[in-house]
Amino acid sequence: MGILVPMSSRRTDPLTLEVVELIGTVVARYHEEYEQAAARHSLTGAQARVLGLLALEPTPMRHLARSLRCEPSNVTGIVDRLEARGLVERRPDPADRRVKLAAATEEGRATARRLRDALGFAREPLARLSEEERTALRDLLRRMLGEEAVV
Amino acid sequence: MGILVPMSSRRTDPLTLEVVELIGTVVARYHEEYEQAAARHSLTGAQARVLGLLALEPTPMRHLARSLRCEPSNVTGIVDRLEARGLVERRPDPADRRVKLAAATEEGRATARRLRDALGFAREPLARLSEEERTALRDLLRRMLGEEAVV
DNA sequence: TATTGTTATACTCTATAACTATA
DNA sequence: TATAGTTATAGAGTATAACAATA
Repeated sequence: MGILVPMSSRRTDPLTLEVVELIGTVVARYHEEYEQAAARHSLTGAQARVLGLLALEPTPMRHLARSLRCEPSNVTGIVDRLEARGLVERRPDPADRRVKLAAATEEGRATARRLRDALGFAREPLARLSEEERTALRDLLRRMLGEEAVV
Repeated sequence: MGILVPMSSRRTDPLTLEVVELIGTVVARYHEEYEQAAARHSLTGAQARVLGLLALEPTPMRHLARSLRCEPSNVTGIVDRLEARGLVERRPDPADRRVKLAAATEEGRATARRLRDALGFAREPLARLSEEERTALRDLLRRMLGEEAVV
């Protein structure tokens, strides 16, 4: 994955500008780490995201598309490739025969677990902060993102 | 672009976990905003990133690959497509005849400027914070990223 | 010999449109 | 008729390997 180059704005004060650039750095680092962790398990980023979702609960294909914010037709291929590797399986939905539920297999859940534990990026740099600092950061991010963001 | 699902770790305290998730939200939002801003100008994310770099200064193809953290062969195609639209041009490097310098055209710089101004994501949520809060956020992000990060 | 950029190839992700089976 | 999932297609990004021109 490529790095994100923050396109800093002109009519903005230097402080905001610096924060914007710092956020850009965080975003770039996070992404890189995520893709590398996925690649270490021979997964693409999209496959890792789907597997992470399915490790939580079986999910209709349609819902996966909404979570990934992509067209439903794309999910077919992503799940196909995960299924070919035995990490995911498709089940019928008893309630609606049109629906297929994608579900992680036991091996899929194990892979998702290893992947999750390998994703040290966000934890490791946070370890440099004291508990008070982490609390302050949490409150600032919350305020920045607004109420609706805390999904 | 798909959303990033933060794979939260088990053996981590709830506070750190929440900050990790908040950062995941920021990352997902930032990316979405970036891709959408690029799409409004009929550019892909990769094209927008290259154009943003070239708006600063003409750059050897090899350097672009390093900035994007991808193989040099990929840069050929990305610059090809930008060049076909008149946003970028290739120039010889007087110092080394093996090197080609990619450079934004006047139209390319104008597009990069509009794109940059359209990238309101990082500015708009930051507007919710006071100057003191932005300063605190800056210092926390700096500490989190370490010294080497402030490029 | 090593480096720069390119070409050729193959895979994945992406959107669009048309299809099927259900509802 | 509307919805869920699929297929077919085309464009873009990506890595790998091989190549020409230049250092």
